[in-house]
Amino acid sequence: MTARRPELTTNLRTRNRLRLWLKLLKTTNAVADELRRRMRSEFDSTLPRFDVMSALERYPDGLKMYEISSLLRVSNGNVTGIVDRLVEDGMAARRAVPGDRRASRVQLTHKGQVEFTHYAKEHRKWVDELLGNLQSEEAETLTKALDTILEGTAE
Amino acid sequence: MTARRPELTTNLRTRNRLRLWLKLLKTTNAVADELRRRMRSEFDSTLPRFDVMSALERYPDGLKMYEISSLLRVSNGNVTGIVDRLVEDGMAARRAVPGDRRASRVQLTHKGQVEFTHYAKEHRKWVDELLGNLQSEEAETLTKALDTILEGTAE
DNA sequence: CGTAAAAGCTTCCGGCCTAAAATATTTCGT
DNA sequence: ACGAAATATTTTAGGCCGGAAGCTTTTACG
Repeated sequence: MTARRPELTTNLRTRNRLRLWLKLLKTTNAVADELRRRMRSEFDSTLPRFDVMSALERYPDGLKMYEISSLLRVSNGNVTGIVDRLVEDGMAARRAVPGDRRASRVQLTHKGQVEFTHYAKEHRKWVDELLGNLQSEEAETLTKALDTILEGTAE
Repeated sequence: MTARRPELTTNLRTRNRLRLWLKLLKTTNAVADELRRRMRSEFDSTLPRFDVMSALERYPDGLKMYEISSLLRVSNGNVTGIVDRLVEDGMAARRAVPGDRRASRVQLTHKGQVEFTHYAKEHRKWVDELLGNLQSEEAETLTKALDTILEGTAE
């Protein structure tokens, strides 16, 4: 008579998952927005620029355009624009790839390395501050939960 | 002699926080990207449009432009463009506000309501699927951790 | 009143982003 | 060697986004 129908249970979980997703989005955006604001006001730069410079810094021999876009999971055309601006500002340089006239290898210039080191130090501090409330145990479970979600999206 | 220096502990935590942040960003982006892709291919629409329609749906009497932008935490100019396109497509309408010729009240049209109901149903399914790996206990701790972070960003 | 400040909105600029088309070069199969 | 397919990249079109400037209307205040 008053038996609990399985659909009701399912609906409840579904609603909670939606709420959880909205909270996940809200939290990530809140942190990212603050980082973006600081990156802009302190360094007159942006997060995407920072991400590209970060990738280049990890590969001192340089990266091809498609390597950058696959590392950062953004489109090719997008990378073209970001690298263009980095080159304009003397942060990066495109070098010819011997034996392949289609490709170029992007490297951080000396100036780019110096600037990135500076940005990275502050960025790390900001993240540390913004996630500062988290206890290590909470961080642990958060990491696990995120990994679980990531698996579900096929990485 | 082998006493543990506090700085080492601090550095370790800092590095972990950075890693955690990168994972948080990666996970959220993975889910959001998939939602965006589906919203586009299935409905030829976008997440920002969906967000605005969602806000309008919750307020049947309509919302002023600045109310939308403060609810969604996006800039005024941004909302103008999104609403323009919704109006073009017959999903929303701007109505004059009696007694204030500066403002307008944006409302979902009948078509907009019907479409949104449809989008929302699918959106909910997608989220349910993408976060489907999560057990309710994991979801619980994830929610708590996100709240902790949110508090640290002053909401 | 009459004007200064505030409010509501749009416009503009520069940057970010994807998907798709276009271009150039290289590789592969025959 | 040669044409087709694959690869590397840029370009284009359309939309999202913030910050700042600008416009109109309303409110506040002397």
